[in-house]
Amino acid sequence: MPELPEVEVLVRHLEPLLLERTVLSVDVQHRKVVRPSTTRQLRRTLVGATFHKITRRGKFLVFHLISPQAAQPVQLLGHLGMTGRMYLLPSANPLPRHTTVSLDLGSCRFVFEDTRRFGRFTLDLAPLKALGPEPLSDDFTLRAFTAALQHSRQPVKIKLLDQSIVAGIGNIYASEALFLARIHPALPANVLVPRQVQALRTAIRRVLNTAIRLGGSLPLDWAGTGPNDKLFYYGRANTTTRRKERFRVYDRANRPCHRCRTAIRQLLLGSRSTYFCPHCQRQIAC
DNA sequence: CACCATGTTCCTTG
DNA sequence: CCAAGGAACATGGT
Repeated sequence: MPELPEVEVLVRHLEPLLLERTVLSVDVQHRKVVRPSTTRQLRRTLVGATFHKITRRGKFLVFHLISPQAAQPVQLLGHLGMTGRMYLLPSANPLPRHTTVSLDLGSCRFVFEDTRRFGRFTLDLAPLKALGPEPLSDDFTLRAFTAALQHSRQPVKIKLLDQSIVAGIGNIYASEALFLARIHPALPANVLVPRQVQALRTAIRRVLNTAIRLGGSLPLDWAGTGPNDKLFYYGRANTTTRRKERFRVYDRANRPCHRCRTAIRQLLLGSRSTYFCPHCQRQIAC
């Protein structure tokens, strides 16, 4: 479920629910996701601590807690991987099959469910250091973005997935942003002209902002309990909301481009599916 | 059974 | 040393 917009919407959803709540106990069902922290460390640090803020960095959630026994606020890092979910569940409910970690909050539990267990729930903050600028902040400057693209002949789409260049873009929004900017995804990063870099930067911000707005306005089924519910990436909430097509190009191979009706094409870049309109996103800079 | 999937990291190759 | 490519991780859906 997770690229920057989905994580941002999740953070906004969770914050009011978790604020002022105190962790009574910690259960780790799959220690892989807490690595390199240990269950014992998590317990020692979190039990008795109270949530006081939740923030986001790239695709990471950062839970800030106040612990009576620690001078400094405690920080807990979450990452959803490919299949992670986080939500509150009434204590009476059984833990779902793929629960990896759960925090007892009294009347309910904070559950981290992750089928494939590619996610993280850890006290180790090191992964944050490798992240590039936040795309929606002023740190994501045209100058820095240009510099990051200038020294690589790799396809520009692959560069967008590089979290050290800009944090939070994933496989879906990479294709979406390139479509908006009308740039061919396979174009070597270092051949983009300044106008294209600028267009791409603008497109990235636009795509992410739009997705956040959409996600923030939909009544989402956080626990994903509905049947046939893929959840997240919006439009699939358990509501009758008429869903507009979620994406302009992603997962739309052979379907007509919204702008010119040309069939959308799919290709592999870095062994990941990439979608684009061969007419709107031509190879050559113009 | 084969292949694909929202992500990241590690290893190998050049 | 670095860039680039691919496998690995683990499970489920089609």
